[in-house]
Amino acid sequence: MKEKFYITTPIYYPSGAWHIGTCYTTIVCDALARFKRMDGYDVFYLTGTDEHGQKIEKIAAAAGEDTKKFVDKRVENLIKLWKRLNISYDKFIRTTDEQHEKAVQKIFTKLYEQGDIYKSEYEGWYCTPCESFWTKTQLKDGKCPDCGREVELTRESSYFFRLSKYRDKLIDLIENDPDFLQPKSRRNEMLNNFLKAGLTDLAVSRTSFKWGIPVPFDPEHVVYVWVDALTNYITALGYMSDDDELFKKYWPADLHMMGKEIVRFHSIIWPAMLMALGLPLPKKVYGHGWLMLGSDKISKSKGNIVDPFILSDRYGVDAVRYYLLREVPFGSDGAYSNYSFLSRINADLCNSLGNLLSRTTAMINQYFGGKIPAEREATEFDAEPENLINGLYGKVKKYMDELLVPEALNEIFTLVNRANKYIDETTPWLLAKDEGKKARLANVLYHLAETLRVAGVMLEAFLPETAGKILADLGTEVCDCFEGNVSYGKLSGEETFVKSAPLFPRIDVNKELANMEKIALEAEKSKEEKKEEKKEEKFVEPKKDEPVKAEIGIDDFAKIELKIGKILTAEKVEKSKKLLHFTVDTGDRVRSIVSGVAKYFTPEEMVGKEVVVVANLKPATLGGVLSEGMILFAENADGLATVEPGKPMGGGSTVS
RNA sequence: CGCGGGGUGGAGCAGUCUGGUAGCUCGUCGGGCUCAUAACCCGAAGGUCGUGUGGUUCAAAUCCCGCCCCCGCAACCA
Repeated sequence: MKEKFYITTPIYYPSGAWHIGTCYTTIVCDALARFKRMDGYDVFYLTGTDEHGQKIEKIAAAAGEDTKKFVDKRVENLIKLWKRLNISYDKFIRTTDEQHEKAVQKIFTKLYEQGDIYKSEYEGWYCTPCESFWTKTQLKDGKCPDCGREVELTRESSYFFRLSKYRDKLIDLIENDPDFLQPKSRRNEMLNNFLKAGLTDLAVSRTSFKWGIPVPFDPEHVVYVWVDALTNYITALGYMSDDDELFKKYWPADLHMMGKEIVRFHSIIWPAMLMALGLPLPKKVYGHGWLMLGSDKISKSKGNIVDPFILSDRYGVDAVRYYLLREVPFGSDGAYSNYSFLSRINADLCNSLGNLLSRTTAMINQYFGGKIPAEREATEFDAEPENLINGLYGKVKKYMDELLVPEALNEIFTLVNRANKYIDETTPWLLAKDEGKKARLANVLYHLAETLRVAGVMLEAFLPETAGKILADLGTEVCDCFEGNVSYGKLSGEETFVKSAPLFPRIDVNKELANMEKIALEAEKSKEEKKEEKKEEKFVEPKKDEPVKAEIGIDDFAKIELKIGKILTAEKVEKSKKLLHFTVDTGDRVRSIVSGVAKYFTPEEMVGKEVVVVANLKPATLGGVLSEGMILFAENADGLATVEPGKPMGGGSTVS
């Protein structure tokens, strides 16, 4: 009976375009899943999409599309991407799946009936883009503490999950089970920032939108993200359905993999829900680092390509997989750049691996017509490569078990590099010139072929396509397990070796960097053109990265007092990079106003301008300076511009 | 005193928890080789590990204290 291994990615929210960061977790999980399968485990690999919520509802409505059709389209695209990247998931769950929806309703009802969910009233500030409610004390300057955007005061009746009840058990779990939450830094974060500070009960239903699973016994309410999304890990296996065979077999999960920003939900809310349901807890929750792109603007101006489709079309799927698996230090953040991408591909995939295959198969063809003769004579250089081959599996396995993927790959390439050196030591081209040394030559080539074979088998989990090509060139094929395939001496000598096209063509890095910049610019342009077109067609096209604000009445607007203000003085706020301090004449008086625009304007160019000022904004202190109002600016991807009257109007003129 | 991360040869990083000859990849330079995708192999140069001529210690990149500087606070969020 095989041991089971259940691994999950988070389910992704289909509201935007998929980019290279979206692929990272999924590729890492894929490598782990494939590795475990070959290592003899019965693996179940789950990924999917989290499709409900107000944000989707609003974006779809603004785009004038049916909500379900809208998410269908995006999900289709994601599945295409996973196919392209050779993601070997066993199931793709969507929270709009009927089985999931039904199970969620049953779970909700069960928790309600046993008293873990109760009905009460909720008052809070809601941030639409973050889909988060905040209490008054959590707000930062009256805005969303996560994203800094405006929040709306909302009061609604809501169902609550008794999260507080599980606090002690959760602390116990995280403190005493070192495997549960990793890496360690996240454990401290959870304990200190959340658990020890105390937990409040969690609102788990909403009445403010409709795009969700209805609460079965109170259809005014829709199940909110926690119960809806987190439960995917069990509903995907058939929990609470007619057929729960998979659930019985695979739960609890062996590994929930995710980015560090959602560790909190998976290490606090999710286990608490499982405790309430009386289910076993996942064995490990792992929060990996992020792939950083630098600041958005910088990466654009450098022309960094982050579109996974473009990258894999141009350089091959395995180049993308390799780069992500190898370059991002697993526990912490990594930085993407076109340069590091191209260098990595060149150095490892072209020069070391591809070239070794190329020279090996070339020699076998040139010297022996494609087959290695059976008569082989050992050389004094054989021991080290053989030992490395035989030790490789153990080392790679150890790293993979610790989730150290870059280190695992590194071991494989150590073997490959050693083989390149072995060629220099044994000088096969000299052996070939001497009829009497053919047996030694055959032995050398056999060692090289064996190195490539074992490297190929070990690479299957990471670079499935490349591994297949390597093994095919060696006249053999991919295998589905490590056992019996990863020690020296498996090739029989009957194999026919093929000298085929380079695995990865070598890249002229400087030339290619220029090309990439061009591609990035064009992609950017065509995106903007598309936006333009849509604007004309639809009239209202929500800006992709802005929240779509709710409609307001004229009286709401009338609450805002806008005036023209003449800027009298402007200076930088000391100790702040972003803030400028203005004095502005708004007719009634001269105000002190602070704006975060130092990046875009010099103080000198602002003096004398007439600008639009929100005059009745509650005063605030920014950077230690009093700010009595707000100056309006127009903003797009290129930066900010002042909003000025068409002709001089004088400070104090009203705007309506 | 907002929160968080960081300052180690030209670049990117490891080493810091558990003090004890400063390591890896890329780049540069020199050499070798010609089977190979101008690839491969060998060698060299280059760092007083941000700073205080700070504290602890026989010994500090590593522990303690002060100061300086950089980066992110975010793309729909992996």
